[in-house]
Amino acid sequence: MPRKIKLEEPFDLQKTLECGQTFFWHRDGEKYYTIRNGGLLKVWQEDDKLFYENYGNRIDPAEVLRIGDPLEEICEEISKDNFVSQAIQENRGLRIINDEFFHCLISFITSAQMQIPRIKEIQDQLAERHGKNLELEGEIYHQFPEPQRLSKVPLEELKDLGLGYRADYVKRTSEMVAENEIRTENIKKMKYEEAKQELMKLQGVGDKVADCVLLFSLDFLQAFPIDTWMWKVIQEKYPELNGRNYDETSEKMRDYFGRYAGYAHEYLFHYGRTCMDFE
DNA sequence: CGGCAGGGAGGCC
DNA sequence: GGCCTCCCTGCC
Repeated sequence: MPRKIKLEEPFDLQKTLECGQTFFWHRDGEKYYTIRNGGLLKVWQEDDKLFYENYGNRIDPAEVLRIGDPLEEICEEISKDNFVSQAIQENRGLRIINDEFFHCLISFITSAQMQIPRIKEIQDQLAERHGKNLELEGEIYHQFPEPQRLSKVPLEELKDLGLGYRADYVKRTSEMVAENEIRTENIKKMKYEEAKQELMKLQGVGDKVADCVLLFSLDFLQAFPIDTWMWKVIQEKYPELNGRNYDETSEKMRDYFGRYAGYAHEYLFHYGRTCMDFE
């Protein structure tokens, strides 16, 4: 029997899951599902009602989908100018979600110079080959591999999956996480700058990937990742905030938008990709 | 088909 | 620190 959550604030499930910032949700008709920590979560939306089914270990949809984030208040706070206000209006209900840390990390390491469909495909392949099998409702689902297991996959196999030069990063980062050089519970307690430095110790994690992982899996809502799309948006719409390098620009964006700068990023990113005509 | 795509590392200065 | 080149692969 599906359970129901009455949505008190704007929420657009499709936009949120298909915005291109999360790589382990699957679509099945009107429903979306994900697998983590020994559980399967299915969700679907009808107007202001969110339905869900949970099999295996419990996954809290409110936590995963950040339904508790006070979106009205957040949007009000980040509406610093007409452009971002427009982006918010066009994408009402778009939210940031809370991905599982290790999977999020590996996805964004994989994402360097890659298209979204291929990133998803590689994640799925890794899960199929090396993830735990979950048999639920008569179907087999594959969980994303544990760090320990992923660190043991031969380099050649990773390369053959299409990871190319990123295969090294995936393997070494998996080793580092498996050896507990990174503990998410510790990172969550750190200040933003410190947490970012901690993540950047990992192989294949630079400024952009670190900001993505902080924002999409570690609750740092002030993180403002800058990819090539965002550089274009900044150059065109926020030239006065364009600094000399990544660090400086990203800091200016955080100062400008405030503690929920990550949400501003989400709206600008989506708006830039779908509505802006560069050149 | 050549060039390029939703970055990062490593070398050089 | 800033700048440059290379990295693999699929796709247009």
